[in-house]
Amino acid sequence: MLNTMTAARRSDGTRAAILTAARERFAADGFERATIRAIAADANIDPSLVMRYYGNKEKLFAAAAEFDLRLPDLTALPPERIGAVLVEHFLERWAGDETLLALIRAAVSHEAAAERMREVFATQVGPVAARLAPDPATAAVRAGLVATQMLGFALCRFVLRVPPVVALDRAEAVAWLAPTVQRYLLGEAPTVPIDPPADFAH
Amino acid sequence: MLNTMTAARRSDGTRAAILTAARERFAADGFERATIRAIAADANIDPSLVMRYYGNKEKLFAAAAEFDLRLPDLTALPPERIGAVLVEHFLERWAGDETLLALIRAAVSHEAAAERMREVFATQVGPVAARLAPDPATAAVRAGLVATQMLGFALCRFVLRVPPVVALDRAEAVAWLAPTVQRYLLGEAPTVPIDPPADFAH
DNA sequence: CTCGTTTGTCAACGCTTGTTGGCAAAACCA
DNA sequence: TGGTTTTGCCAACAAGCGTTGACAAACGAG
Repeated sequence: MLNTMTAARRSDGTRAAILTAARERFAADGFERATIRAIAADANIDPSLVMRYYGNKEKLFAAAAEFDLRLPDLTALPPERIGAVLVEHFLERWAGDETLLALIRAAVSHEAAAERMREVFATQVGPVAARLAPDPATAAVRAGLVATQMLGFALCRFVLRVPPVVALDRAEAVAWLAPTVQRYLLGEAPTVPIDPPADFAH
Repeated sequence: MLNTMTAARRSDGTRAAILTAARERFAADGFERATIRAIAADANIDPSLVMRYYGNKEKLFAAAAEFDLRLPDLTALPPERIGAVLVEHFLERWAGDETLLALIRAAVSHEAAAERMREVFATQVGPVAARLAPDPATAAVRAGLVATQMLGFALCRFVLRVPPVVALDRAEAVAWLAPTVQRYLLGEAPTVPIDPPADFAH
């Protein structure tokens, strides 16, 4: 072993192939339906190799579901464009990367994946909200609200494939969603009546 | 057999117990992790009875995932309150019923459940949007957009349990979400530039 | 009471799953 | 060259799954 850290191993190609196949399968089938055997078949290797290189299915998923939103710097932007740029960025970031899909599909019935998802939004969207929010105390809620809209869109478009949502081209999607995200991040927090009406006519 | 249709059977209690247990398990674990054996155990009966009464797991799910949004009549409402009333209704409808949760968890990796979900929004929210939209041609998109926000909220609050979204009380949630739904249903459709800018500074 | 039907239990099937250990070839180092 | 490590394949395991069919008890109609 020449290099002590991150030595180039002969098996790196295989490792990468496994990871790629894993992402595809997890994205397409979710955690439980994506089988080690299928992933190994896609990568043209034996299932036991997956175990040797990644320990178990859980750890394989953890390795495959590493996800960076790569949020751009928004500070230099005219404030009224922030929503649009952010939505545009989300859509572009998700279109070419199956990791987010894998994460959503798995997170729904897999606690570790859900935790990863929460983490992504807390650590990556949270700070952005903190810098933009009129009242810093509301930053976490704002980041959460952005998550509801953007994940909801991803859910309907990529997972549930709701036809009219799939039919939207990117510009239309941005035009519809941008004001929402804009308001969640920059709009003033709504004032809630102290004693909300318990009932009203249905 | 006295009555030809919907005769009261001695096993109706068991059937109902199975359905209740099924909804709970599907809601908590998703389609594949919810096992027939576990459902039967919850209902205090033998797994084979589930098969006898519901045929197979697929049909059991179909029976357990029947869902009616019970959308209220909005025609008599002042237009500016529609978003709020609708959001309030969604939240109330979902809080006490595990079916929606089961549907979301299953739909993510189960095509039949996804189809059911699309159906629910197309047939129940679609008509409402058709009656409210300024331009009827945009009704389907509007219903879809409402789905992105409301399902996204349900996803973050009930499934992913994103802390700041869980922390919102119902009135706050309504205050934040109502304007979004209001705009999706009643706002004018955004005009999209014919040739959207392909690139911009990141 | 008696006979047919319904309700429920039990044991087992065939299959798939994640995971393991052994073994052969290839690659590397001396 | 010889010895060690790495890479890969093969066969098998224990467990869990949906599902099936046989059989006993409870029930309802005549």
